[in-house]
Amino acid sequence: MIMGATKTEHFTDKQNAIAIHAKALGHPARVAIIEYLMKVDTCICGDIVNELPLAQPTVSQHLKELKNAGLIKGSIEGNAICYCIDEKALDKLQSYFSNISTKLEKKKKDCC
Amino acid sequence: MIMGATKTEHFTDKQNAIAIHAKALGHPARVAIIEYLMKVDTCICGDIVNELPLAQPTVSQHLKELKNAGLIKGSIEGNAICYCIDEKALDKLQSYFSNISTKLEKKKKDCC
DNA sequence: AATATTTATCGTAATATTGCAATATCAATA
DNA sequence: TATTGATATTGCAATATTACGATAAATATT
Repeated sequence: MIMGATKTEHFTDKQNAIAIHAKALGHPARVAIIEYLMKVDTCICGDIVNELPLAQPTVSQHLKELKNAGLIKGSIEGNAICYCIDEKALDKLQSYFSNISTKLEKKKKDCC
Repeated sequence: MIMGATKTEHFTDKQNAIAIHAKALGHPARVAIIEYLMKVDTCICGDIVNELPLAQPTVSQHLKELKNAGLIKGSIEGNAICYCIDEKALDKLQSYFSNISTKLEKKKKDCC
């Protein structure tokens, strides 16, 4: 048996997809990157590194993870790279949590 | 320097809070637990273990992490434990992502 | 072509997470 | 009080993540 690895095969695709997106936001640096991309009004080419209190290779790694998880997109723009939020992915998260909140509202459980 | 540990002190409390919540949902088993607590109409006392394809200690550990992150609450109910979703925490996630989606809607950026 | 700038990758060290068997705990019940 | 049932904790093995120095790669600029 392979120990230490997540048993993704036992869960639904949707559950795995949400987990992948959530996991990508499970580090404050990556939350900060998303918020920075929100704050500036356009896609950003360069200067993400200077915004974060981490070394360049570390930032590069976090950007890679956000990209792998599908939360951001990157395209080469001269000798810099242009990063953008992937709207679809964040909309998915939004609708997932809106759905949950709506359902919770209706239930009004009070046993805990 | 301590290597390998997340540098939380460099980020805002809000960023860390979102990251903690997101991280808790960064595993499909924990997504499945939340969804199960949503599906059944009341708080659940017992039988979460039987719902998941994981051993009892593993499930217990995942429940502990969800509890530490503030996503669920647990109260002792006889010799079982009654678990509930913490509505406030999930509402926070909902409003966080709704806010992002609203802002993205307004921007209509098209450079990537 | 040489240099500067920007981002990615490699290598490495350290911590964190995942999973489960074995065991402990703790309340209910026989 | 001994046993049962439910959950938690411990201990351990393995994988994953975090962080960064050194280095590579690729484009711009001089």
